[in-house]
Amino acid sequence: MTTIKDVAKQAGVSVATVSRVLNGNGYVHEDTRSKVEQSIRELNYTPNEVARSLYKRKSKLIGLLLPDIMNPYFPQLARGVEDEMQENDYRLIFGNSDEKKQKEMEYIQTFVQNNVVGVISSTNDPEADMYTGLNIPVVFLDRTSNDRPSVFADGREGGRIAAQEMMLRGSKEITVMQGPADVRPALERFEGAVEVLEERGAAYQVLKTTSFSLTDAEGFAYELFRQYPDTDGVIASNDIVASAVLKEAHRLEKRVPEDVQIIGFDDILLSSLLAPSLSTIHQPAYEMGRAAARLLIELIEGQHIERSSIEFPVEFMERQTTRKVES
Amino acid sequence: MTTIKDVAKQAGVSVATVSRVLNGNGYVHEDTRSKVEQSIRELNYTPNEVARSLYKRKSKLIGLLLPDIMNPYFPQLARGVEDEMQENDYRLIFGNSDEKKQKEMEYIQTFVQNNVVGVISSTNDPEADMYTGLNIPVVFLDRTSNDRPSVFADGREGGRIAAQEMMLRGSKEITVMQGPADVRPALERFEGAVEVLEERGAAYQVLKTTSFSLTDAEGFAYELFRQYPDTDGVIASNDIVASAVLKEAHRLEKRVPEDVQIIGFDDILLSSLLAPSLSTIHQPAYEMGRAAARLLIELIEGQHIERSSIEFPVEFMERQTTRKVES
DNA sequence: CTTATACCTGTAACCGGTTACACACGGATG
DNA sequence: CATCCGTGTGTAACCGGTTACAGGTATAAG
Repeated sequence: MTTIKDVAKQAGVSVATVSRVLNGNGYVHEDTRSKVEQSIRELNYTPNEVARSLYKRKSKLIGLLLPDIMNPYFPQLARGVEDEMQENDYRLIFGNSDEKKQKEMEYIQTFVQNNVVGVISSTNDPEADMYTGLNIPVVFLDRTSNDRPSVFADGREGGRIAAQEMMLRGSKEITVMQGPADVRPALERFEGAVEVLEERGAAYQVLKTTSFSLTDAEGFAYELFRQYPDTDGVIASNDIVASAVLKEAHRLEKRVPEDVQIIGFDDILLSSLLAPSLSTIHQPAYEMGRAAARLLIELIEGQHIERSSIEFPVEFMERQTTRKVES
Repeated sequence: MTTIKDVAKQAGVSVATVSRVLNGNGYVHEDTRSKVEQSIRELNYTPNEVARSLYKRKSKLIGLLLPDIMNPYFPQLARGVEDEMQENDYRLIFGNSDEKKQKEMEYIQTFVQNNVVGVISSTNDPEADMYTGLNIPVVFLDRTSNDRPSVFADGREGGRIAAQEMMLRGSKEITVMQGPADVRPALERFEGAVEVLEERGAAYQVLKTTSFSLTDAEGFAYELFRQYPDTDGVIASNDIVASAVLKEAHRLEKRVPEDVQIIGFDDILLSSLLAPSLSTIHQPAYEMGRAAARLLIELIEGQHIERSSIEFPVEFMERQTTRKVES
């Protein structure tokens, strides 16, 4: 590897001068500057970020922690974060937490050990010591925190909308699927839906689920129609689960949306491709990722922060698993 | 941040001794060891990986470069890589290349600047200088390279199988969609399919496509049935494109698989959830990711390497977009 | 009793950058 | 002519670890 010393020798100057050229600070004579730049080009030199990071005690690295990149919702967040970071010359150290505290801690620790300058995390416990004790900025993505920077969608409102649309379109026996209890956004959606149902005195049932994986989802879908064969409206905890419900409804030869309406959550790629296509609550995941990255960069670079919590609105995507509303 | 000096002072020894305890090498008296370990615990000390990396000229970081994490195929690869790396105490610096040489180069450069000890890349040009000039191990994932370590699925055979199954199930006017010409696996699938079609003297047409994104795919699907309204079998370049074709077929009120059969490629989550579910060529993406990570680790740790190229078999997943074959 | 050897520990150089500080030079100012 | 200041450059300390090397002690071997 070529080092700053090689460049200095080649250009006939000291390492300090090369460093000044590199960073564009201090005085450097124009002729010297060109000589150094030429040597840099000739030797194809790029500075070692590790050495820089050690002295300055900060790197150009960001830690990104998501529950599971295989869940189709998260790649959109990840890509939003990556694009924004890439454009601002930051790089990502990436890890999957599986919503497990242990893995989360391990990652946070190695983030710190590698001098990351900021962290973006989807955690269910923003108040955990591993976060409150960090002395670098953290942005919580897809998760709410009262007093710490976060970027999230209005899950409660999403749940409310889902329930309203369900009732508006004529479902009388609604089943609300409650996602994993320890996953915050899942809980909020659920609460939002139940709120509306209670307010209006509607009949509804709850089916608790414990995971978002497809194989598990198929089991929940089976269970749903076994326990509540007469349900005519299902508010699913996300689009994966909704897909499984749709598939099971087909298997039972129920007509969708005539016999049973289904509303999902997230609006992943899959949703628009299903037949019938899935009505769902859209979250602007890619934009949320970008926003989280922008916010983190502002925090890192110490600019004035307007709002340190950004809530994105959600939107009902009317597709084919809900009935048309007569106008 | 607490440093090794703080620990040394607290334990009343030199930094060298602390280092020895940390790394478990050299002689350390049992009593000293416990004292040091106690101080480490009390101060909640973890060594700075950046300093380590600088001296040893190697880190515990791996560079992972994928075309686009939003394409549903890649998260599976990524997760496979991540799981295997995580279990072996390596961390990932992750980037999306969008199949663009420029972005690829930028990432490779910052990988090097950060002292990564290995790289896993899905590139279309493994022979590019940026790879051949690297003096750290590189494993090419989902891409073939003759003489360099790589992990990939048998795309050509996949294409052959698709064509065979298509014909076996009675399609007479097959349309083969050719993926982006510069994406190697897409090309191989295409070539495999055409090979079989030629061998058997079957009638077929080719539709060239230039991207894998869903919006573009919908355009290609439209174009396909406009140009070849009589086609009764479509071999799509991947499952996303296949989904778009399926949707368009529905729109045109063609029956699937009676009027037109469709075979995709990849076997992403989506495929089994569509209605009718999508027949496709399965690639074991998650396992491929793990295998690439394992291979890279072996390369890094200098163990004996049995095979430096690993080809995974593909498999026809018979679902509902192909007709049953009479037995 | 001398010497070899295993065990234990500390000092200091080193990794590749950044930057505080010292110094030198030349023109402007009084 | 003395002083000051802007410009330009080099020396060396520093970041937080690792490790070569030296040196000291205790025990075993000759």
